[in-house]
Amino acid sequence: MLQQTRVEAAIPFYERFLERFPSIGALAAAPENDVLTAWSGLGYYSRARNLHKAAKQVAERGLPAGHADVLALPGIGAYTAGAIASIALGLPHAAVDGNVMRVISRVTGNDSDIGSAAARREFGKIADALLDRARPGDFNQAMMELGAMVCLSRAPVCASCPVAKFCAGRAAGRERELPVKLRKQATRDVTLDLALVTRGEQVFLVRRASAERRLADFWELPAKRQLADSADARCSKIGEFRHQIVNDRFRVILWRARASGAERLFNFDPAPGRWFDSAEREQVPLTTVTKKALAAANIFSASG
DNA sequence: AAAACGGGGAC
DNA sequence: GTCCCAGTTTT
Repeated sequence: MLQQTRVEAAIPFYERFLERFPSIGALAAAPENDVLTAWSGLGYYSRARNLHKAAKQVAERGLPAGHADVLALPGIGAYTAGAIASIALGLPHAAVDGNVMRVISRVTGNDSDIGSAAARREFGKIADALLDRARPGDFNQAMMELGAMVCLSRAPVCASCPVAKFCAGRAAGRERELPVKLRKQATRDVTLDLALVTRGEQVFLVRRASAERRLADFWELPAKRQLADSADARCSKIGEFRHQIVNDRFRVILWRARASGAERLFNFDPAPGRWFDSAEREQVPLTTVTKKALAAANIFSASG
């Protein structure tokens, strides 16, 4: 959960997740739908799918005993393998996360682009050389903590840094310029027109295909263009909001579609969706856009 | 090697 | 707005 996600953001999900899946066996035995539902809202859903796969492997083959076994599990890369090997197994492997990259970049005055694979390899070697091999877990956590509490990204607190006198970046007065990160993501603006189709307390949701690259198998509001022409013609806009994902900046426009009699509402047939009441909506993975839209619809209807 | 992946908090 | 978070996988 902590991969590319702030600790504070992950904690409530972590607590609910462990309540729902209290053991590796429980997680391994659960359907993927339930795992995704518990993860819904936290993002980077490949983490949930990979964790689920890893739990199945561990349930089948037993816990990993060495660094290579840990690294071989799905969803576990260089950083997480190092963290598990050092903290859980006491093995001498560095754990280089974003915090540690920043600390090493500054302490050594290294201005390699930390977005490059070469720099990651380079920093990994430096971290392995610095590692306290007698207490690798404590060392790694100390490095991460230094980055999280003192060697801050925008405003490092060098005055209270225990290694300030060894810091080449500080000596050069370049601590704020490091680490160097060249890659910039270009964001696109996308408008999303979504249809809120209700039947009593129920809402019609469609399921994203399993082959979708993003948010596969998640449920969401249908797009307005999926409405049949007659239903589309009677849509009324009920609100809009913004939602940013990795490279897309969505402007979401929410439309209420009205049915008249028994006419068909959608262009698709058979419908790749179904009606959900509020209890059923808690049992499937919903996209955050959909959660926001449903919340917004309640607000708009309550206020007007 | 670069792009994709979700979302939110800090500034 | 921009940056980036206890990164990994896919292209």
